[in-house]
Amino acid sequence: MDRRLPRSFYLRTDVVGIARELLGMVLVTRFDGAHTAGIITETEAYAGVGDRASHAFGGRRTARNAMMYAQGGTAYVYLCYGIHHLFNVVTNVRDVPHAVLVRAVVPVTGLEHMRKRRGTTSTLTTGGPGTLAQALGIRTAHNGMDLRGAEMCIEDHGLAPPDAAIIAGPRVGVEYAEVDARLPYRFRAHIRTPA
DNA sequence: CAGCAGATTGACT
DNA sequence: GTCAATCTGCTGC
Repeated sequence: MDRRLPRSFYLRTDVVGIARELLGMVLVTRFDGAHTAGIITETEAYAGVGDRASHAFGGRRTARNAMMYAQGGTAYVYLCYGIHHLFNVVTNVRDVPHAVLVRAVVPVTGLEHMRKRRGTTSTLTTGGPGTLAQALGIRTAHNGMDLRGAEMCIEDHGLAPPDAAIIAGPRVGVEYAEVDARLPYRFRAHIRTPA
């Protein structure tokens, strides 16, 4: 059966609620013949033109962030510090630049592919926004990809954590965003690795 | 056009 | 705890 989240999930206006609901969802990529997937355990919401922490604050629109203005269900991938690829889920309708940054996943499928992509280290780390993108093979070439497609999608496997297991807190690395930096737009959940 | 800081990570002191 | 790696966009000369 098709577990992919429907377009309607991404088109909603409540980006903070979507960030919370993405916890427990399964991020799947099928790049270069490698099927890899991980359970989303940490997200951050970026709430459009009024959010000082967002690349789209004040309606800013550049070659890099253009995909934030695409319709919900589109991937927004950009390079941070010139090194790390960060993966975001675009939400809301076209021209409303809402997005959710996926900050951490628990690997469930294709661990050997992930290890290979991450290099020679023995332990497989996917607990940061840059490392999870690398493990899943996500690169800037995937910017603008449709999350309803075959190569990349988010599925509902019924793993949503109970409310009590979700921790909301301030976002990371956005101190410059002043009052917006303190908004509880970051969500974390401890999810057991399936046996 | 030079300089700087940023939604980061991992190696090293 | 500190620092380098190195791309993008903004500021200021």
